[in-house]
Amino acid sequence: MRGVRLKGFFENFMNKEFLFSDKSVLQSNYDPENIQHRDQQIEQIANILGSVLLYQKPSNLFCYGKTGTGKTLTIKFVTNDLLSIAKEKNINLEVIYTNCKLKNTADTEYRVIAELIRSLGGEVPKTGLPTQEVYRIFTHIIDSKKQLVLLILDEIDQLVEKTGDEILYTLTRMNSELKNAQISLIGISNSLVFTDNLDPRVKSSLSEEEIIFPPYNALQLQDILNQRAKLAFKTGVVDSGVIEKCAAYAAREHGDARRALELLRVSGEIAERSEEKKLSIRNIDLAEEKIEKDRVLDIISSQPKQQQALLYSIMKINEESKDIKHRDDSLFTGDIYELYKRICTEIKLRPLTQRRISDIISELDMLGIVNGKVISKGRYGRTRKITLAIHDHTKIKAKEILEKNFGFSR
DNA sequence: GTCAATTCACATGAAAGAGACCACGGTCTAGTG
DNA sequence: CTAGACCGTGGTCTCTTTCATGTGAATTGACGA
Repeated sequence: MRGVRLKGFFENFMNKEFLFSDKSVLQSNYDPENIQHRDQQIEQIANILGSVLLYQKPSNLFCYGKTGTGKTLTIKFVTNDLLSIAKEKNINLEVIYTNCKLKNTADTEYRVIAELIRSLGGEVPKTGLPTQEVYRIFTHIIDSKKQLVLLILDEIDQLVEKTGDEILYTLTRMNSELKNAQISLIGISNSLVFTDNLDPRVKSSLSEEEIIFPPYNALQLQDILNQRAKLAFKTGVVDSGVIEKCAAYAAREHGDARRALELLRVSGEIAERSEEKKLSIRNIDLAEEKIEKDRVLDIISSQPKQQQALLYSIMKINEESKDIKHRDDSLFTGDIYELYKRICTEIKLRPLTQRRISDIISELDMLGIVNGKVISKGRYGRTRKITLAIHDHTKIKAKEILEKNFGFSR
């Protein structure tokens, strides 16, 4: 009985006219065959890394640029080419890519090195060994044969911010201990001012060469989107103006190509789900809303209990202050902390100290859930002015999630 | 009115603790020959 | 005799607490015009 119904459903699903011909083209892990508007960077990188082919250690390289400016893509592109050429010429080249932002994988000194060892085929326990020991294993593996190693550390700024620059110091010095192999570092950073608070010794050796990835402008984004859209969608389903609008949205957000592509993909998904024959401009607005909402709800529901409780009290107090006309919707740390403590006793949670709450608020700020600004109220002290940074319709849903989590019936 | 000192209510830093996870080596135990 | 169970030690890592120090401008109060 159920089978019959489902069959009908699937048939319906199959018969639906799909807008996409290949959705994966718009996904973030897709590697395009050629990279647009990055010729200059590609050439520079190729020049620097080219010395590999002469069996010489290339200079350490450093790439800056905001998110979605094609840093990772370009580096991977060049190193892949390099790898295949090196293979032809019988050069021992090893390229190791690590993203330092991956939680519980490569976000501490120990784990990064462990991860590097793992990608070289070694085996290291997740924890338990002294860090020095892990370094020893690493050098041992690297030095086991004559080879050149390119170490790509993506999102390196995150790593240094969390754990300090000792890794970089050790890695840059490692060459002097190696007898057979040579390693070069390729750092990729989102932050332009990253090197400023680096140990000067590390700084000079790490950024022997620097390459800057400027944000794409709206026109360049259009080119990129057009190229991908041609592959991703069936011909003629994309309304005129859609690409332009996507590009414009993304250009406003510091030229983030990843954003633009996501926007296009989600718009397509929305149009497809509502069984529209064409991808229209209206879908883009819907898509942007959806992306934002998903992001926020995702973050909120994946937060630990304490953070959620705090967030809940912020939302609660935000509502109350809206009812009272004479108070604008600005909240201060003290008020929030008081309410937070009350809520904690209500849901039988041990309240944290204000010191910690202060930190959590700035964490939420970083995540873009709240906006916090440190202000001085003169005689009445110095505090953080906090506003909720999420839309009302998202907020309602978010509150539901939190209340359900805490077992509130209301 | 002007100016420096005061003062508030936190922000921000540094250090250290708690507790979870884990590897390693040594010791104990039970099963085997 | 030996494999496996079971410690104790020492390591990493995250989340917190404790203690200490920093700070921007409204307020205050002294001062001079």
